[in-house]
Amino acid sequence: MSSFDDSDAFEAASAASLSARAMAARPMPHLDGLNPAQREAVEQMEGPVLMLAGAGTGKTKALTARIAHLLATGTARPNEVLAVTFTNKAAREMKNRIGALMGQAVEGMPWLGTFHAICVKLLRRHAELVDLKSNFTILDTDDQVRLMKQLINAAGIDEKRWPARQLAGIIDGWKNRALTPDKVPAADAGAFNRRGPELYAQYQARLIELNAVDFGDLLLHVIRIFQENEDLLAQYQRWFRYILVDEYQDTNVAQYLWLRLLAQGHSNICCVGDDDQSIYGWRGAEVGNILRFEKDFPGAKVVRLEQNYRSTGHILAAASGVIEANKGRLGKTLWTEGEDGEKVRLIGHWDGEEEARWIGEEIEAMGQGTRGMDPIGPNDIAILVRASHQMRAFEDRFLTIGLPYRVIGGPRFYERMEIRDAMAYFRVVVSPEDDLAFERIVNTPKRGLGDKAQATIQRMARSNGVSLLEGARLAVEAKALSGKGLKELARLVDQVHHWRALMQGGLRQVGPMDDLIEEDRPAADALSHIELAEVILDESGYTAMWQNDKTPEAPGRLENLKELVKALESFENLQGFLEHVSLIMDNEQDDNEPKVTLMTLHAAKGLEFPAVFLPGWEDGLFPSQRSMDETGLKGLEEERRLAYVGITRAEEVCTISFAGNRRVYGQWQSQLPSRFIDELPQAHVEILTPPGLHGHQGGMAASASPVSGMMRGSDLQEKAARADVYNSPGWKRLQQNQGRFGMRQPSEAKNVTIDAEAVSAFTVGDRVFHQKFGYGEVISVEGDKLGIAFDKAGEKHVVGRFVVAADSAGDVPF
DNA sequence: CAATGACTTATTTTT
DNA sequence: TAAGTCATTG
Repeated sequence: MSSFDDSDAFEAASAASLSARAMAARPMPHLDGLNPAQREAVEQMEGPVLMLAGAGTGKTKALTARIAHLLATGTARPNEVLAVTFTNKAAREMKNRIGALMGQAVEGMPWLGTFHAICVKLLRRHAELVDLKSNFTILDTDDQVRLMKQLINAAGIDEKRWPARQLAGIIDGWKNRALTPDKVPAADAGAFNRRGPELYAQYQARLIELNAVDFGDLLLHVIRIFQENEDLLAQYQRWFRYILVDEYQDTNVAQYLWLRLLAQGHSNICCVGDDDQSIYGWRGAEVGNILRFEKDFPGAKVVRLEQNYRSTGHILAAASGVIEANKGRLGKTLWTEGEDGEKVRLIGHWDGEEEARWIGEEIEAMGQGTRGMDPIGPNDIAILVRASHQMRAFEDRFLTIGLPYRVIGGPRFYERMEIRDAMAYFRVVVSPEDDLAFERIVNTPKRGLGDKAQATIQRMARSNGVSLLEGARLAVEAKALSGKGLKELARLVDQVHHWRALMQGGLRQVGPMDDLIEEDRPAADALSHIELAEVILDESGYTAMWQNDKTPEAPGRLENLKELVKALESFENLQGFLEHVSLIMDNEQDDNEPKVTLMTLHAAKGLEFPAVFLPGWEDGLFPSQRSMDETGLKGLEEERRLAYVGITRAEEVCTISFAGNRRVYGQWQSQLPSRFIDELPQAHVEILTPPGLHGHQGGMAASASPVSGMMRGSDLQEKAARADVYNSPGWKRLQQNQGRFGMRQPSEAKNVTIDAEAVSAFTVGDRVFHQKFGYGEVISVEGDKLGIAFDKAGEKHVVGRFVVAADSAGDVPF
């Protein structure tokens, strides 16, 4: 947890009066360099404020300046400001920036943190009000799922048909909407084979038994505490005199309720966000919260930050053009005093590999500096994809050409198996009643304690109403297991006890284990928690398990374990470490070598790069078909916001691309350019045609790059394919229709692709040739899509521009 | 208990 | 396609 502690401050609280803290007549450097809108948002300290901050408009600057202002004017003391963020990263950055503004003069702000971290703090103080003990453990998704699995099996439900993951998702959804088991609406009663609500109730009961909470509970328990204890709520309302919320568009119902409870009364709440960047609806975020702000908080002052300091004029205009197609926006107009810069670049490719190859070459060219532009190095370049599987093509390509890259996202350090195993050991030692942790380690490494042995332990524990560890001890005592298992289990139980003794060192407190296990070993003197961790991993045989493992990933896992132990250094004890880890799952690595960044659009929110590539702009992929199927227009609009987020990450160069063919689940599919491409305002877009096309063999694209020599054997075929796509009617149409891109009405622009019928070069009965599927006969024509019965590949639907008349196929040189 | 093969499924992710 | 899960084998 944070190093700041305020526990005394709270009680000493409200006595200090505001008037006593007169406005300080000192200079206020934090106001320097704010534009008028930012300044307004900073100086309007009383009452509700909605700061609508477009991409790159200096939101964090204004937010931190506002906090600095509250403090510098003596309006609030550091511990009276409640400032909530979503990520630890954002919280950290705010802390740093406030520190810089105030010149270290301010001691820490105890209530600046994520929703979850702040809730943990509150919940530890008042745990007993919701039948928890203040040392409750926080379960992560994995623990949740395992627990639910047990409940599902116990309920006699076929876990095949009704997977625990799904139930976890459903319950998570309810918690996002602040629905406790008794409040699940009738409309949702059918969830999970009609057993959802019942299992939800069981799950909650089980969590209380385990003295555990999941992430959703952190919010919900605190809400319940506030609702059921008026005095306490009133106390906190008085205490948190000024509330600030970052990324308000990402709040869910529970977070909204939580904020509303605390802001009641003074209404000094400042929410910062951008409805156009709401991209987390699928995990419970409610754009409605930000759209409704003025209704929720009457008299709210709305401040728009519209001056953009990040991107060039063309990039901003392109992004604005796209987002305009969304309905029900609060509306902002981004502008810049900067240069127009280069237009947003648009380019089509034959397939995904070609796209990756071109981007690789383009990045190399950027490193040299192209068209009079300053060189842009790998560190300043990002590739933003819709779904992580798209990264693969780039990784493959970059590996072959030796372009250094880094992938952001993916499985985090603390989610890796070996880390979770190690931490389960720590958990059992720190809290012997942590059954989930015990289950995880009881047979890891293998101790010959299989299902049968574990069932025995379960039985022992349940019938005596004790934890699994204690149940295990009883099982040993009763000799309920056979030879080897018995010996191993006895050893494990003994070891846990031993580790606990080491942890408690000379100052042994009376803990649950002390009554239960006879101690014949003298307690060692204060062993550092780092040494203790090493001892645990060593004596348990866990390290040895990986040392003996011959799989290629074993060394990496041992490396990770070392890193884990190293990470312990910044904590005072194991408890503190576990607390930290359960809330903070990030793992930023130091990295000196310049690398291109590969990440999803979601992960890119809040970041910026001089050059950004946005590949895969194809209908179905982006916007994602699934998103549209599941939530219709709502989903499409969220996808469009994602497009907006993507474009606005770029400072100087933004390159959008699409491929005509892509392999989807192993099947080749022809792809339509994304409808978002039609929405790009033409005046701000330049259509790129890579050199080396139209049959100019050995074109510059290939030879200009030092990489070309490494092109695969299918070089010729590739060039043919490229020539094909740019000669195709579809591509020509795209170029001809450039002029229509700028249409104010997106619907009109959309006709571009819809009225393709007139352009379609084929009719039923034509013999055609397709690059991947070979020869075939057209059996249907629907707009731009052709139904084709291929001689070899069967019936397919293909976009017209990717086939050529069969008689002209001879022109293709292979 | 490990290895093998059938089978299935296929965004976005933080805490 | 390809990664992951699951059940069956040896």
